[in-house]
Amino acid sequence: MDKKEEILKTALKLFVEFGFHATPTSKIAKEAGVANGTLFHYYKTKDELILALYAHTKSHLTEYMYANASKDESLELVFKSIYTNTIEWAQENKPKFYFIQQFSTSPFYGLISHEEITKQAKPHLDFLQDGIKAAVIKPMPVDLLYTLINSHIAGINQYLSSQEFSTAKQKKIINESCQLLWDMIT
Amino acid sequence: MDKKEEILKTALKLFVEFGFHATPTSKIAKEAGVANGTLFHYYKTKDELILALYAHTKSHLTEYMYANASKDESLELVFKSIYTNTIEWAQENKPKFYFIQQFSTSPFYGLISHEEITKQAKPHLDFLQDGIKAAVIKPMPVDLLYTLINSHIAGINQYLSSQEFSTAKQKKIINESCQLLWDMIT
DNA sequence: ATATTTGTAGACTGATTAGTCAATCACTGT
DNA sequence: ACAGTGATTGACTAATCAGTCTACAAATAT
Repeated sequence: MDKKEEILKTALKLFVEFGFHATPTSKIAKEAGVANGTLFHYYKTKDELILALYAHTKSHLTEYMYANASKDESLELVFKSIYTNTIEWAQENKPKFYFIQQFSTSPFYGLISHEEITKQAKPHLDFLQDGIKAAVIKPMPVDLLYTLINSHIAGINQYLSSQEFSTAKQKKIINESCQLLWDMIT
Repeated sequence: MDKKEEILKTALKLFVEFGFHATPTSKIAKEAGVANGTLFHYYKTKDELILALYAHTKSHLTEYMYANASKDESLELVFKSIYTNTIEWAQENKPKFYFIQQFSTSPFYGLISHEEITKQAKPHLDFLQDGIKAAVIKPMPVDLLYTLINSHIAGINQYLSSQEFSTAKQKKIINESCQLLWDMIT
């Protein structure tokens, strides 16, 4: 496998287990099966590695969110598809999702430009704006809506991770909580 | 001021700004105006300091949550009082709230015993259980309810912190979002 | 008054860490 | 063949850090 990717993969695993600063670059390199210098060949500093890992992981999630959500469907169906996709991704990629949360509530988050953040949120905000314009979603600040939805998803994910549910039970929880959220914002 | 408290206060400030491991104990001691050895006199290890700070901060929040929520009121009023108190506390103690979140999404959280966590959540879970028994709150797992409420609060807090709102506007947002949440769970 | 504990100080240490560097290696196009 | 370019290595370093240790001061008990 590509060494650059291997480094990211290993860094993710170790960061999630031990935290950013408690994970030495030497350990990442060793466990990734590359030399110390190789890591710094691809990422000039440790911070750069962390930031790259965040960008990589986040885009991986975003990509998955909008998978098979055709624009023809009703707003409600698209919403539910995105919601379901997101939670499914989070469940199937627990370390990645955990990493995103860990990163977002760390001082590293401040290193990301405001521009980058708004750019990332743009498509979601637009989608919600459409919903309001179509008089489907309650008229309220899209920022607020977005934050509310995000934290709702984080909550459900935490709940699903706290216990072992059967796939069927899990699906049921996701559907019901999605309905709860949808009713709240419409 | 008490040196022990001064250490906690300074540690909070620095942890929030730089993160746990990027904050040396020597810096904490220096900025708190105590000697290096004094810090280790009160807290045997850095981990112990971090854990103590979390416990201290968390209990500070819990105390505030249930302030002036007399048991005579209706379930709905008590709920709204707790909700409002929590967000008000978070807004007035942003670093503390941020620290709790930072801690909860860090590997340090794993150092807290399962026992301690359930003990902390017990009163809230009981409150919700009462609401279900009284057929006021929808019958669903209290764990799920609790997580949903917590993340909702985290979301609103994040939104309030993202912009500068007037006190009136802020109050309005809190009330409306509380109503949204209450409608969702009843 | 004296003994004992507790608080405070800050120099010190052994271990660890991010990042460097000079040297090879593997591959490309000419 | 060969020159050039980027990938890869791992020993090395300068700095930093958590925690220790000894000494002294202040308070408390006897």
